[in-house]
Amino acid sequence: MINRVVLVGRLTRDPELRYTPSGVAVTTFTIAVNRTFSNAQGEREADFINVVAWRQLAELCANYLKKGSQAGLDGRLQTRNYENKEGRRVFVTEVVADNVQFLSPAGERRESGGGGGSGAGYGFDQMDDPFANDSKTVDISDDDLPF
Amino acid sequence: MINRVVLVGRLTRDPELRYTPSGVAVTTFTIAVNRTFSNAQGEREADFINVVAWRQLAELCANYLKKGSQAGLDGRLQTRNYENKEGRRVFVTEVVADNVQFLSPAGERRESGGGGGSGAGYGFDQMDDPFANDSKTVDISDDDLPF
Amino acid sequence: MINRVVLVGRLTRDPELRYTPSGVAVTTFTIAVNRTFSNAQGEREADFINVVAWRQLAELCANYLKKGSQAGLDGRLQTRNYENKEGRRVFVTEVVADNVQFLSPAGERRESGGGGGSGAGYGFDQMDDPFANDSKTVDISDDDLPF
Amino acid sequence: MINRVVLVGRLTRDPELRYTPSGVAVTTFTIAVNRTFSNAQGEREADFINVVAWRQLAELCANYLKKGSQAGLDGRLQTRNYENKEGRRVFVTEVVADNVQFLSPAGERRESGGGGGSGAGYGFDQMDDPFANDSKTVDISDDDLPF
DNA sequence: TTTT
DNA sequence: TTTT
Repeated sequence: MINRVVLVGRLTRDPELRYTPSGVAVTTFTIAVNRTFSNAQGEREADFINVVAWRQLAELCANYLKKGSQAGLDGRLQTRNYENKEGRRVFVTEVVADNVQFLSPAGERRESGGGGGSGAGYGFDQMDDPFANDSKTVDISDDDLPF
Repeated sequence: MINRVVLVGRLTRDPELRYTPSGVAVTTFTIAVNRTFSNAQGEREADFINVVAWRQLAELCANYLKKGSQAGLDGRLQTRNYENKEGRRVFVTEVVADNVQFLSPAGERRESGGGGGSGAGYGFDQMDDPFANDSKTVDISDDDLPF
Repeated sequence: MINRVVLVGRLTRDPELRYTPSGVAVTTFTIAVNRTFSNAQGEREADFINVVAWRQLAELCANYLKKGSQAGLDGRLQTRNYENKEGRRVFVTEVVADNVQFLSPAGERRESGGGGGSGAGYGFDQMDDPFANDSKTVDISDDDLPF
Repeated sequence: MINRVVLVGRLTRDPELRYTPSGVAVTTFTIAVNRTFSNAQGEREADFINVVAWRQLAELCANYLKKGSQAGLDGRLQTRNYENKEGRRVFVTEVVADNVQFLSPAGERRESGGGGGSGAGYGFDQMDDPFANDSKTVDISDDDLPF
C-alpha cells in the first residue's frame, strides 16, 4: 500500500495527450533522470522513466511541458502487461503521476494554447503503445483509470 | 538527480542471490504492492516491482527474506536494456534498493544459515535474466554496479 | 510543490482522535522511527515524528492503531506556529498523512469498537496542543484542514 | 528504518556553513515549499522546512545555493532536543539531506568562491541554534554526525 | 527510442 | 513526553 516515487528530470520528447474511449484525458511522457554516479566505464548516465498522468493533470502536462522541460513529479509505480501484435506479452513498469511541478522557465515550456493531443474522440484503444513510436495494439484503456 | 522510490509489500518468490564475475553479491526479487483502489471491474489489485540489491544488502536480503515476507524498501528507479537471445532489445525498469526493512516476524522469514544463491564463482554474465525463468542472454554484469 | 515523506515505525502512545468545531475528525500520534546507525557514543537511536490524519483516515487510525503498533505512512511535511499560553510562539513540524498502512497483526492493534477520542462536539479549539500532555492554548482548528 | 523525505522549494535565506569542533562542515538552511492548496481563508501557502547537510554536501550547498535558489533535496527526518539558555527544552524536527539538486540557473546561485561560513575553527558547540537568529546555547555538536 |  |  505504501508505493511512492519522486523524480526530478527532463522530458526526452513532447508529452502525448490522448483520450480514452469514454473521453478521459491521459498524457504520457518519458523523463530522463541523470545519475550522480557513473559505472566503471564512466558510462550510462541517466534513467528513462515512463510517466502517465490522467484527467486535469494530463491536460496541464500537455500544455506546460515539452521536450527538454525540467519537471519534478510525485506518484506511484505501476506495472501492466499487454499482448502486442506479434502475440507477445509485454511487461511495463511506469509511474502514475499524482503531482507534477514545472521547473523550467516559460521559454523552455510549450507555448500556451498548444498541448497537441491526437484528437479527442479518437478511440484510445485503437491506438498505439503510448510509449512507442511504431504501431502496436492497445495497451491502455479505461480499465487503467486509477480512480 | 532526485530519484526516490519507497515501497512496502510482500515477496512473490524467494530472493535469488548471485555473484558477478568479480565476486560481488547481487540479489533480485519481486515485491507485490497492493493497491488501495481497484478499477471499474474491481480487478488488478497489485503492482509487481522488480528489485535489485547489491553487496552486503544483497546478502541480508537473501538471508532474511523469502516468498511471502513483508518488507519495506527505499531505493531508486533504474532502467536498463539488453538483447535477448532472439536478438530483441528488452527494456527493464527496476528498483535498486538502498535500504530494506524486514517487516515479517522471524517465522515468516527464511531460516537462518540459508540464503541459497546459485554459487559464487558462477559467472553472473553467463546467466539468465534475473527476472525471468527461461534462458536469456546476460543482462546484469559488473557494469551495473551502482557505486 | 514536491513535498513527500514516507516513514515506517511504531506508535509511542495511543492515537488521539478529536473533532474540530465543525465536526471534522482529526487524529494525532507520534511514530518512532529507529535509525540504522548510531552516533559516536552509540546513543540516540530513534526519531520521533508527529503525525496528523484527517477525516476518514483519522477514524481508521484511531480504530486500528495503538501504542506499539507498527505502521507505514506516506504524507507531506507541514510547519505551523502558534502562541502558547505563556505568550511564546511555538514552531511545529509534523507530517500530514495521506495514507497509513497497518503493519501489526490484529493482536497488536487496538481492539475493534475502540478508537477513544475525546468526544465529538468538544470544541477542538478549546483544546490542548495535540502533541503535548499539559494544557496549552489552541493550535489546530478548521483552518488547518488540508483540503 | 524507512525514513525518506523529498522536497522541492526555494531557500528563504543564504545557507550557513559552520564547522564542528573536530572540523566537520555542516550547512543549515530553510527551504520554503509552496502548497498546492490553500485553506478556507485562502491563506498560509508554504511550509518552511529546516535542512542540515554535512561534510562535502555542506560545502556544495554553501557554494551553490543562496537566498531564493530553487533546490530539490532528498533526505531523512530527524528530531533533536536541546536546552536553550532559559533552561527550556526545545524540540526540533529537521531534514538531514543526503542529496541536493541545484535547480536554479547560475545567476540565481551564489557566485563561486563564496560559501561564507562563520569561520572554520570557530567551535560549533559554542554557537547558536543554527535555525534561530537570537542567541541560544549549543544544539548541534559532533554527536549529531549521522555517519 | 532518449533530456541538459 | 517516547516505540519494539
